[in-house]
Amino acid sequence: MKNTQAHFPTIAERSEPAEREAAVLALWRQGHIFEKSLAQTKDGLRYTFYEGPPTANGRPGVHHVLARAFKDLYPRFWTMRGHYVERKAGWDTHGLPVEHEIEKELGILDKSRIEAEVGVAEFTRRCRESVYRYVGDWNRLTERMGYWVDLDDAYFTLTNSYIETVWWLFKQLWERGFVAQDYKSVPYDPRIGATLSDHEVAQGYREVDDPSVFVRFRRADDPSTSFLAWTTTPWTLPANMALAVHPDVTYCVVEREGEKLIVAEPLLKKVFRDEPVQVVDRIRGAALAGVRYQPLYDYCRDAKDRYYVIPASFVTTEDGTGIVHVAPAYGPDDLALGKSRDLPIFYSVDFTGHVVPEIDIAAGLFFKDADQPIMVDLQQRGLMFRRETYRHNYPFGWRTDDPLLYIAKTAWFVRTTMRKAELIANNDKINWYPETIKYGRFGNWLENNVDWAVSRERFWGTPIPLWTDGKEYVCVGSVAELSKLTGHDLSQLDLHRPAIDDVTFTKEDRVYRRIPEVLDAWFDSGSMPYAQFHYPFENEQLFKRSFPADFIAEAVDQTRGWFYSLHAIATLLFDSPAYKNVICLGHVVDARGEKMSKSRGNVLDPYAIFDTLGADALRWYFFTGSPPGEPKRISVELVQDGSHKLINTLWNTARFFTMNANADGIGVPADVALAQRTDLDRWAMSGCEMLTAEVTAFLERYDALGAGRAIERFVDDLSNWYVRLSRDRFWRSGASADKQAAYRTLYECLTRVTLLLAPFTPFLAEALYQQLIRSVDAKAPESVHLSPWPASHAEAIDAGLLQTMGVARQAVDLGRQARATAKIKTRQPLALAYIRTRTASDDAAIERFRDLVLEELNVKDVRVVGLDATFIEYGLRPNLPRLGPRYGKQMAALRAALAAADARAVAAAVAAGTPFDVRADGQSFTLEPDDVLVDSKSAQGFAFAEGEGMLVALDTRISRELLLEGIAREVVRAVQDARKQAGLDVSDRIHLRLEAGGDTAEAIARFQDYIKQETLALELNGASFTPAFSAETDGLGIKLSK
RNA sequence: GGGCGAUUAGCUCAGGUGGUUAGAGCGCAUCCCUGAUAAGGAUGAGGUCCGAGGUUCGAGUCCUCGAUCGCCCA
Repeated sequence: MKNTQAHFPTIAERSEPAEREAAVLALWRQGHIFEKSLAQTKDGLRYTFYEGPPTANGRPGVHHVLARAFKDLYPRFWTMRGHYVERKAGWDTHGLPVEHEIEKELGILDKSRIEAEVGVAEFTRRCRESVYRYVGDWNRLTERMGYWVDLDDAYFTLTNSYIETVWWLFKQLWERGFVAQDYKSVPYDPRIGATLSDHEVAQGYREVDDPSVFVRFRRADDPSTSFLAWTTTPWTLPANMALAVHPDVTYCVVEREGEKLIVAEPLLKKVFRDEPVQVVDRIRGAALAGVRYQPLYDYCRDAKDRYYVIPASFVTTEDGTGIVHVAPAYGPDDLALGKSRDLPIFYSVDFTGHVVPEIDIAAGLFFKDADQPIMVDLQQRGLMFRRETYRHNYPFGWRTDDPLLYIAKTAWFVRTTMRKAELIANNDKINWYPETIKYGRFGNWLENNVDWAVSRERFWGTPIPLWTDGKEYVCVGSVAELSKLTGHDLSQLDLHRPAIDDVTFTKEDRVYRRIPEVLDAWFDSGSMPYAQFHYPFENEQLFKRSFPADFIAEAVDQTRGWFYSLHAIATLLFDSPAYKNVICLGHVVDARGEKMSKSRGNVLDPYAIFDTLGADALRWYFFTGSPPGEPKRISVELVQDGSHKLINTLWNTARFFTMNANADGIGVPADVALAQRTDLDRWAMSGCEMLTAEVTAFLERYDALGAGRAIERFVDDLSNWYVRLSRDRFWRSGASADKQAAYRTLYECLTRVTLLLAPFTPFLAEALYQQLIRSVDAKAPESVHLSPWPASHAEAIDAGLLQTMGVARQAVDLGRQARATAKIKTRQPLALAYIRTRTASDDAAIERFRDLVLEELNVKDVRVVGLDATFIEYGLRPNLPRLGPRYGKQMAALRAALAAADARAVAAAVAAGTPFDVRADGQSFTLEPDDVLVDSKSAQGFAFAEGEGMLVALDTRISRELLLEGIAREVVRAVQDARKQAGLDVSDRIHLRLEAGGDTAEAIARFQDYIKQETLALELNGASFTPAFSAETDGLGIKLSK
């Protein structure tokens, strides 16, 4: 039987992921497989993927592997389906994170000091250089995890060509009237003159005591009545322009010590404490709209209307008086209200943080120091109702430790609100995964759309292409245009600051200089569909073929980042969504569900997994561990648990196949018509074809989880049912049609799974492909990733067979359960099993797989018994989906009637298919057979088990014959164990001597042919030989040699 | 403070349109199997399905309120 020629390479006993993946990477690299996969699909339909550019401003972590795994999966899938999937890498290179890195290096955090001591030229030079610092790490990670993306042709947002497209886009917005200058309230550190990012602000919150003042604003028409307003920032009072009330809150007019005060009703207690108050009137906030008051101060020279009450929903009744003092030059709510009412923006404090000279009572003081003189002034004028301190969280500059100033600064906006309806309409056309983001987080964001503030007062970014003479603005949309304006060829100019700031031109005798701001880096990333191709200056066709994207994937924090910036630019300028399908991934957290951060020390290095479990394991865990939108808990243990089942089972199954195929000396097993195969073979093939259809459909709707779980189920079935039941077919000596069918079936299933896994676990799939396909077929594609995606053959799916096998498996499971209950080993043969099923088709299923059930249960006979079997007791349950709608409230009575009924009689009626009556409490019900479920309850004197309506009972009487057969099987097992210990090959023939007494001796004599056959013994207790190995267990002596 | 999501076994997660005995994997215990063997299988323990109301003959599932956690935004 043994054939020394191995057709398949030996598959290692243990799966060694790191080695395997290194070998596969070498194969891909040397064979230029990625490039070939693109070349061979060049003429196919296009499937477009956009790479959301990561900031290459730090080492990549395990959370980057998550997004990149999904970014790899779908392009690989569509490539195998013959589509052309261009994958251009990209890097986000501008913005605050890059600047901060350099500031830290320099040890200078102050913007003006950077300008004075370092210079913008040196600063931006260092920014540019730092961006490339980590690209090597990123490239290494990208390759190691098997993410196929074209790193050599990556786009960088800092290149002149990229910037030029961004300029072009900006000019399109400008010309269509979307760009406007307006105020924006920003957190500002006046000491260093810097606007802080949200992230910086979040770092600087501290609990402090601030003044808490209640101030009278006298009604203009009745100075004896005052609005009582509350603030913790008295220094803003000279800039007061209005008072805000909540339109739906009731306000009380309280009479007290000869004056009347207006306070929100829910806050009366807080304001007046235990003091008895006399409420003389109640007014809804909305009714106070427009009521005028006498200003505390009137420094503002603006002519615009002011000093009246405005209803606003941001007013709360948590603290204070329910009446909010509004200074539009400062806080965000104040500014928004001021804008909507066209109130004057009056600065009582300048951008160095000092009170302006006009405010004589506090002129020149640092803003926080102005609280005191203003409070004293109000006190003296009788306008201060109460003054105390208030402990709350307030942000401080993380560099200067000074309190931050929220102040309205002019900024450039893109008026996205002008196209709000279109933004929402285009979102309708996008498929979101998970779906809830569409009208949830993202949809809400669009519904509450505000104009996009795109300017930043920074150094390192795409310079805003606006030049001004102080009055007029010129928007420049290309380098050529700028060259023309200046009269110089600027095609070699670096478009960054400071070089670009030196470019000025004269128009109608006026000198135009660029405005100092750069663009929000989100504008850069949102420009990538166009700028990555330098559209419209180049690649017009390429752009048009690639827009919008079929697919993008990023983490959920991008809803207001990249997902939005792509959407906004595409909608405003191209009246289209920028992407059709988007996977929105949850964040990676540690094993306890906590966010990973350096300070917590719970960051997981991806190489800790790559080097032990492999990239496939991590990928598989990300795809199948939990739904994509959920937070991903991760640790080495979790990844191990989540991936080892699939990878090991498949590996072992492939190893089983090649070991046996090589021993039999067969290569690729020749095809065998399905009709010529066994039911078990056809069952496996049905499952295989079904799996192919399912995985294809799941991936088409971006459900990697569904696809992955289907693959896991199939691999488990293949290994633990198909292979286990077919083992002796592979081991039978000689060639036979049956053996060939088994080999063919297993081979087809293994190779199919290999192909289906290619997008998920590209290394494992490649390794198996090389071993199972490529090694024996030189004409096969060079790589699994150059192979076509398998078609599903619906005609090979026998759904009935799948169902039938399910019934047989259930019978076997129950039989084993019964054996366990009776404590009878599976090796001990039994005479008889009774099986009771619920339906005739289940009875037929048992009959069809009779041999299989006999074998698996190790019984000599199986009897399918009807509903009249005397050893069975019955139970009845209502079939609720049928009876519930029909009987409604009578269900309780019906249940009672069923409980009281003679179950055996009902069972007989059901078996006969005739209607029957049940009754209780004087109510009678006539039921059809399908209206009840008959359960088998027990089987006296038998070992039994039951579940889901099926019952298996074993006759536990062991005859002498059965006993001896059981012993013979024990003997065989002992000999096999000895063979193995002796280091014999699976196919070695042996001389065997067995020494035993009693029952064992009798069993050996009685079953000697069986023992010889199973242990490949040429002779048993025959001519003497020199034993190479001997062993003694349980009174059985074994001696053997080759 | 607002929005979104989550909460099911010790852990990680499944549980179309309401329906019968709520499942899987891992871990644990017990047992089985033993030429895929550093694998494999079975059984068991372990669940107030976060809580409280409501709709319904019937709620893990639908509605309301609340709790806790996470994310995003103020």
